Amino acid sequence: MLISTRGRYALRVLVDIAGRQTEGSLPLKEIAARQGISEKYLESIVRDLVRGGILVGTRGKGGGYRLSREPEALPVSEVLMAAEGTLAPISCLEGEAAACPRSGECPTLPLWEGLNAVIRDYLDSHTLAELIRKDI
Amino acid sequence: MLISTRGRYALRVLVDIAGRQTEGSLPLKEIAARQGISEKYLESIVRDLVRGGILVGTRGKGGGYRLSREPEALPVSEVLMAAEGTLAPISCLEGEAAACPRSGECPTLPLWEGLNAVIRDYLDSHTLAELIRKDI
DNA sequence: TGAAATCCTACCAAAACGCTGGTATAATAC
DNA sequence: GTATTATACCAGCGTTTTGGTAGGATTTCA
Repeated sequence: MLISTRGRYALRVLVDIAGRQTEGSLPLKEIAARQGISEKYLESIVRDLVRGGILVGTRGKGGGYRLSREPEALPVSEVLMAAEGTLAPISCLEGEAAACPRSGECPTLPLWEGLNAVIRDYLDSHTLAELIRKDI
Repeated sequence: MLISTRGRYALRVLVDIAGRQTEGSLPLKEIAARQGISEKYLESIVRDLVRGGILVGTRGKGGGYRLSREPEALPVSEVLMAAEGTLAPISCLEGEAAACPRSGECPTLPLWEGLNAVIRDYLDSHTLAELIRKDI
């Protein structure tokens, strides 16, 4: 499963926030209720989005979360990277240095690199803006 | 991780066998030794390839495994499906009936369907034949 | 009969996944 | 300054998946 609930929830939350951008910061409690997601679990996901520079969190009364930039400038790949940690379809392609000792002679490595590329290209080419409709 | 060790090992085994097709059936013991993979673990993976109609296993002395058809006719997607069970990048896309109660209104579902399609297209369009070189 | 090999079932440890609880900290309102 | 609202942080927990092991049953050939 390339994308777990973390990535899925992250995107749904961002669509939710993007559709209500004019309202300023939105408290997590409301987002979680609308999306039917556990508040505590969502908290840990949203924290990653803040750390990834995708959301801005403001504390205290009247606080909440808002987008750090326009949805047009937010590729889906960036969101999923922040939420999931990696988008590599296979562990061989995760770290910087290829850990696998057979990488030099592995006949299947080019296949995986190609797969990685098509996934990246696809997710890079779609932005949050495209996902916004008048959805709940 | 879309592709686990099961899928990776499965492909490596098939490349190994395909490069030695002329030798008839190859015993698992030799394949596992060449590939540096646990014999017992590989056994369970290879069994799935037999059940999937990709390999033919013959028992008894002089037995082993051989390809059920030419490498040109064996798309990578079929191999990975047999070894992994599914190639869906996200659980929403697994079963026949979409289990998610929000599927009708989910703003992100089309994105996932598109992702699924590019992955399938890529893996459908490559065959085992392309992976065979004079590799170990 | 015996050796070589695939088949089959069960089990197990470690990691990842999905989730919960408690506490600290910051900002606003009174 | 205190109460309220809200994010930030951290630790743990039950379940499932992953990766692997163990042992035996069955088939085939010599």
